[in-house]
Amino acid sequence: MLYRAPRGTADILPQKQAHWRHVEQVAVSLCQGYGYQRLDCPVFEDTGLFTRSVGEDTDIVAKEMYTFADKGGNSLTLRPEGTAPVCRAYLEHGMPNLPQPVKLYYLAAIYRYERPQAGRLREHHQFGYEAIGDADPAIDAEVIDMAWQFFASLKLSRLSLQLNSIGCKKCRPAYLAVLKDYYAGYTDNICPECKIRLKRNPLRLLDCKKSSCLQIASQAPRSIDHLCPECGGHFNQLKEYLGLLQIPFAVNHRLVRGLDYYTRTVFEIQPEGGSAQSTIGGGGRYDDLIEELGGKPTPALGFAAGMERIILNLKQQKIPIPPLPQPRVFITYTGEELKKEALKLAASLRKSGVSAIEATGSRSLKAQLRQANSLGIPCAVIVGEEELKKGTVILRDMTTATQKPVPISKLPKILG
RNA sequence: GUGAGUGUAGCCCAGUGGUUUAAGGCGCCAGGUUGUGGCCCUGGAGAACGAGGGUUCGAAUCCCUCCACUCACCCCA
Repeated sequence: MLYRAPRGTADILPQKQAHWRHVEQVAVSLCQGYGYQRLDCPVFEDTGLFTRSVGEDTDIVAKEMYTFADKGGNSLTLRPEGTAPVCRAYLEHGMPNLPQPVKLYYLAAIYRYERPQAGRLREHHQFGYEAIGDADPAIDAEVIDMAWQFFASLKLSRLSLQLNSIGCKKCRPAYLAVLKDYYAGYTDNICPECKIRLKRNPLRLLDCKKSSCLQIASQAPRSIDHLCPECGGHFNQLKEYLGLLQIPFAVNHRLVRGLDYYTRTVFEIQPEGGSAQSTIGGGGRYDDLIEELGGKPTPALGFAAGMERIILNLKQQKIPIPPLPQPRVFITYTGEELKKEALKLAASLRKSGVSAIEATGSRSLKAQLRQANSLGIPCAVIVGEEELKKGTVILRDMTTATQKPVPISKLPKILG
């Protein structure tokens, strides 16, 4: 073998397609139900779009991007997340002039250069959606409700919704100062990474999983205690709305998310008892991002879920998946000459809307039927010499092993 | 980027007291009399034992390097 799929990528084989199509179909009908329209963006974008929006100091930008120069010398990057391209398209196509909020969804491949591991790939796929142009906490509630309903429709159970508010550019600096003050008393006790975080990205101190840091983090000042009145009101209303919608949530003071653009509401959905990297979906508000990308100040929020992780959980929870449609009829023949009749019959059946496969090669009838059986096709047609003289073929029901001669002209009707 | 484990046919794997046809199961193909599947029986194809190098008379089995996969850390979906 000369080549294999690149590290961290995976072929989605035919036997896995039922899961994929099912999750996609649930996602698409969910979006229709909430008034979201599909947007497909390019796989690569100007590198600046991501460095500017995601943040220079995030892991994604610092070490995980697939960045390359094209032949014109432009620096392009395979998208490492889905929100920034949607915002770019929102601005590029004048969507600020549409009635707000603009609601968009996507199903897209995402690229991050990481060490592959359970539930983590270099190329993975996300289903995500964004509501742009609305600051009302009611839209936060709707976005979270939609995520919750998505997993409910997939029949996934034992999920937990973690919620937090990390404030806005007005109140966060004061909170970060308090947080730094607190950690200043522990500089000798925190791990080396946290020492870097303290300088670069203090919010991230809160989600260090090292046991020593964990304890310090759990006692740390909480962002929700330092919200400005507007952010505090927003968060309180959101919680009220979620209660109204009967969505169970847990406020997690250490939930901060890894991208810089988040403001106010952040949330994550994880399987109960899952490990740190088992999050299947997450999102939040990003009220400054559109402005950062050159638009007018525009509040917005969104959510994204990992397809591979969803499917992993569907399998773990042994949730039955609807099978994909397959051909109804397998057409066999009893001799080389009759192959021509089989070929014509298959073509005419398809024209009348009956999906059909015909046997090929010069295999015995036994082998042909064996093939029909192993493909799981419910009906077999046998084109035989004797029957053909009378204008009939044998129709065999593979599930009951019964068969009878049927006029060829009536086949489409019987099978249709 | 760091750490640990693994690497034998399409899949699951036996075989490491060194040597000569590398075993089995699943799957695949063909037969089990004349035009018929699923069970059973028989037979067949399919592996230079991840790659390269080394030690040796001789290595899938020992040593080195590389690669890939898996898992964990970091971080995320």
